[in-house]
Amino acid sequence: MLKITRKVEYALIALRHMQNKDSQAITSTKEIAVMYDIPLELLAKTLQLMARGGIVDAVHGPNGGYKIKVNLENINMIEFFEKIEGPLGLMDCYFDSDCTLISACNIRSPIQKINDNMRNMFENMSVGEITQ
Amino acid sequence: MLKITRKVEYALIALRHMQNKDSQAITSTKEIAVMYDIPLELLAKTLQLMARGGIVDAVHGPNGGYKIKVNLENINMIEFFEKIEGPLGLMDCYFDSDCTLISACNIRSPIQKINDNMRNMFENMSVGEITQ
DNA sequence: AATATATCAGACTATATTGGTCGGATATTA
DNA sequence: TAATATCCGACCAATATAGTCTGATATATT
Ligand code: FES
Ligand code: FES
Repeated sequence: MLKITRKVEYALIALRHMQNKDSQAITSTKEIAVMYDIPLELLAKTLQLMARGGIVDAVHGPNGGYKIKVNLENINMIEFFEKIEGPLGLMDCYFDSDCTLISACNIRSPIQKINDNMRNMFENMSVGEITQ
Repeated sequence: MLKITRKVEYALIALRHMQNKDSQAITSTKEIAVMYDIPLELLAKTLQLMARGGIVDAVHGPNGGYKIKVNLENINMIEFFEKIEGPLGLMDCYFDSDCTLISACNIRSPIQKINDNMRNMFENMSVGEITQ
């Protein structure tokens, strides 16, 4: 529990890699996959998610690839996580409320407290701060 | 990702329930399972983990059950999580280091930063603070 | 125009983790 | 001795994550 996924990890690896190059340099999926020994297809999907989320720009065709689009200091970890993994919460009860416990549950608001603290922490943490 | 498990949730429900009773009152697994509609066997295992971890005291035999043993203000969420779920970390790389990426990995220390922040947050949060 | 190479997209399978069940042992009260 | 509770581990089921495959679209080079 409280684990990060491989997809998020691969995304961070890719960003950190690109950050160490000229800001206009283009990096292909294969370059990263080979260098860090990551499954190419999975990394590809991750980069596509970041492209869709506006974090990187995609360049099609031969010699294509990706480059960082935004200032990574201006994007916080919650935004980042959610672009890649969707809604973030300690429990599912906060998204779909078909939780069978919900009627009797005595810890819904207590867990909300933990959740708020966690979100708060990640909101005050920028991607750039991590990858630099 | 970054989810809490049912076991942890059931543990919190149980503690919160017991906290609202006389400190010497004994609460059986069944009482909690019925009231909150939780699978009895699973809740039982959770309470056993807490007993083993010294959070609650077990009373065997008929009319037996559990009661809270320690001051919940004096136990932080990391201790609590780890008693129930074992070692806590964003990735497995920090426990067993047979991670295939480890040689080339460029984000081991960055992720360590996130990890430290998260641990720090949970260390400064007591169980009592949550359940009260 | 044809070809090669890259992103894009979704369906699919494999694996790992979590959630829940079952059977039986041990302790204790009545 | 019978009833009821914790204890313990093996087991199965459900879900989530990780990874694969197939094919489409875009673009640079020949
Ligand atoms: S667990 Fe779903 S509401 Fe408390
Ligand atoms: S992922 Fe295991 S070390 Fe970076």
